[in-house]
Amino acid sequence: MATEVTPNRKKLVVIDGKSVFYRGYYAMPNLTTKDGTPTGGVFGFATMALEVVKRLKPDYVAVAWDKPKTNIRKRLELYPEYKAGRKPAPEDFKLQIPVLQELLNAFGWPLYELDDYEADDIMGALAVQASAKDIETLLITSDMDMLQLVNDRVHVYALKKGLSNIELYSPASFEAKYQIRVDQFLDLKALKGDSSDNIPGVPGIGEKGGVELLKQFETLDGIYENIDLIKETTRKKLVAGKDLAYLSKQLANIWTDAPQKLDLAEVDGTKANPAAIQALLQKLEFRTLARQLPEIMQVPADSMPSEPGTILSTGKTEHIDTVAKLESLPAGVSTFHVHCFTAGKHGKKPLVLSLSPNGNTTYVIDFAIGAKVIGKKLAEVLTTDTKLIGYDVKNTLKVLLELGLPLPQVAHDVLVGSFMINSLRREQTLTELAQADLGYAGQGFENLDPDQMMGAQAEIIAVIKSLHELQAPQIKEIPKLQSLATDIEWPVIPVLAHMEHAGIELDTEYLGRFSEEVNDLVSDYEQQIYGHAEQEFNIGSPSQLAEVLFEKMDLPKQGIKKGKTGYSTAASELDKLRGKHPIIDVITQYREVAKLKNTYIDTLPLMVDEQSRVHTTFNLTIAQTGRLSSTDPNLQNIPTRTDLGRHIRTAFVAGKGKKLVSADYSQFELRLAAVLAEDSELVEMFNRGADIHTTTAALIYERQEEDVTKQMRRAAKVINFGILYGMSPHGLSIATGMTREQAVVFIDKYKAVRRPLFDYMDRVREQSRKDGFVATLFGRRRPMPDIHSSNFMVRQAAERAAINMPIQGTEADLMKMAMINVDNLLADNNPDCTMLLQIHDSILLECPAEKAESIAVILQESMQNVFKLPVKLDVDVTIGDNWGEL
DNA sequence: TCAATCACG
DNA sequence: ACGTACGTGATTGAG
Repeated sequence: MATEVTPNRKKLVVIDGKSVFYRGYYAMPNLTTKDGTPTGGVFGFATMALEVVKRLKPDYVAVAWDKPKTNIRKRLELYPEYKAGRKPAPEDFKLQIPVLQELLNAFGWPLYELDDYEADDIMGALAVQASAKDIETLLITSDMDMLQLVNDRVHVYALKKGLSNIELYSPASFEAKYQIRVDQFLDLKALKGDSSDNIPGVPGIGEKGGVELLKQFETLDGIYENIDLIKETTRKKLVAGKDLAYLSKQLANIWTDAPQKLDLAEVDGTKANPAAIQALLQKLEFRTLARQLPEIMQVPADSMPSEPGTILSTGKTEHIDTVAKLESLPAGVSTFHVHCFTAGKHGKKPLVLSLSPNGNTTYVIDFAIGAKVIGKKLAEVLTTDTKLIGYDVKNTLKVLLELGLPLPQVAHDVLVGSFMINSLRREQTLTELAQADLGYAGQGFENLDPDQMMGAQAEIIAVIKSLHELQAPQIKEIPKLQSLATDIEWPVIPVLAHMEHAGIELDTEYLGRFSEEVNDLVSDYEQQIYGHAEQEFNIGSPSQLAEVLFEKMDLPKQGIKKGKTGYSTAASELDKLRGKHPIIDVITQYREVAKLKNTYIDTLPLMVDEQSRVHTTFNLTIAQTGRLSSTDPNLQNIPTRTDLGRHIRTAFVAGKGKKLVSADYSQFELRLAAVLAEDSELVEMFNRGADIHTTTAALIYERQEEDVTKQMRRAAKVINFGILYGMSPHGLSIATGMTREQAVVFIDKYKAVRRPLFDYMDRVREQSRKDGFVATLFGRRRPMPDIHSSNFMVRQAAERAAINMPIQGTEADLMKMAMINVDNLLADNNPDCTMLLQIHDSILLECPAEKAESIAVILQESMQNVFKLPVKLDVDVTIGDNWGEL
């Protein structure tokens, strides 16, 4: 299937000037030059302008501008309330207009404004004229109304979060997002209205209802022609709102007949004056932009992609939709590009699996022909030595596990690869990666119906192949990243696939009984609270609770934190009221019980499969430190800290004839901190097996270890952990109950004792400022843009995060290595033992009861020796019938 | 959709 | 002067 080829058209960019300007104005309300001239709006515009030049490289540029008041006569005649409630532009906004004009002059971009027409209409008129001349138009706006102008020659770039972030809205991406065609957008607007422009729409119909109606009846007219087919409630609303609907349609319609001539000489975008721009940027004190300018004004033509219409060669597609065609699958292929779609989670209900031996031919296997026969054939095609390249390969691996196949190797995962190269990307869907990195402009890959899935396979494989080709050299180039990928990230993927696929057994009957018990507790607490408050209210609503406590009951609110919505009722704040009123303790207990019930006791049983097992999903590309995260359900935050909570762990049980074995690294983070900081004394303390908290307390309080009290040990423990996060005296005093002054002294003492640790923290801070990123022992990086923030608080937070990342991240790297080793050992000699969960510093396995002891020894041995470090790693292993016993 | 709260390491 | 410990995910209420 040939992807459409965009001819080499000239490009016209039309900017909705005011909407860009407003965005900057509100994003940076306090931005001024030294002499106090407000510059926020101009800054927003300049930032975006440079982004446009850099990314879109337009041949022509124009700026459309809304004239105040008079510009909407045609619409006001229809509906006097149109745009009612808009406040006039503030004074410091108007002040910036002449400056903007200066900037536009430097760029050589004309500003068009007309009486009786809004910027939208001017943009529409220019787009139509450009299309007639076979020029491609790129409209830049935050106004989604512009989408109605989109076609194959007119594209909308929408302003996203931030000032320089613009995102392409092609018809395909629009359809993927909104589920309707662009040409239906105006009708949608007629139905749902728009509160920002005071367009009424049909009362009672919102975005969701509107989309549903249009999907069914295509157009607004279609809806009213078939009004009898619509169910009563909706029909009534539609009938009552018919006039408003058609009025709204007129209001939202963009006229393309505005008398603005497209004069190609006038909009020529190549006549910018870089020197003048540079001078102006410096005058306005936009130092960062001024620094970027030289690079931007002379970028090589092919450096930045992400233009619409980039061509991907998709090659041939072989549809395998009969059993006989399975024979065409080539055997003996060493590396496949792969992708799959499933209807269920964890490899359940596979729909389609694509294999491409070289990227040129894509074999698309339709699971309608039967999973069994496919599995049989795949067993010949995929061996344990075969290598796979894909997007989120773990998903594909789970399909193979579901078919009962041994797993092949992972050669590259473009999802994980993208995260390793830049962990800060906001969206990680395949479509987003393709758009941002390849300039792909086709339809999205995430919301496809079964037919579209089949058709999209070759394109998806082409995208995966291109992303791989893009990422591979980047991974090679960044120090250590290649080994991080081949030794840790790729091999841990099959391990996780096995774990997710296995799941863990849940005793749902036990939880059912538990739920009833807890129910009684909850209602008991509720009644007590209502009694104390002398009224019934929703205890779960922080705003209602605050109202009751601080207004009705008049409890003291000094020292209580205030949020955006009022006084906080968080546990730490309620703690300050303890003893003031008996209701506080009951609320605390109610909270604990209600939380456990709603989050775990009542919801986990709903998530089990036919074998009563729950399957989590481990995510490799969320946590900025490189840790795993767990979702659906999150099995990394099952309670353990309270008695009640621990009962929930009891519900996680070993299968019949099996045992659970857990292995956890003790004081993992502090040991790693000792290594990274090269604190030889701390390393030595660990290596001689000292009780680290007691020893620390002895040093700080200058006593013999046997004279250290429980209090002292507790304080030392708090700081041993807290220090790795950058704990302040204030935080320490809260955590230990000592006064702030005592905390200051305590930290100073600790500093003196653990000098190397603090030197290390300084080094990381400095290095992160220099590099803009921090890294783990194994080279995993975390970009730290906020380290240069001009906001003190933001900068400090970034420093704490920077200090913590190498420690937490190295822990995560080592844990993954240990899991890979353990998995290999088990696969070779104990295939009936299964790793089930990882909780950051511990793993949980299930194995036949008679093997538990020997497995525990293997585990301990393997994990302690995962990597040669100066510090000895210590692993505790325990065996039990359920998780609560461990 | 966001903020608040609280579960874990 | 200002706020105050890193990294996550799920549930709930409210606009």
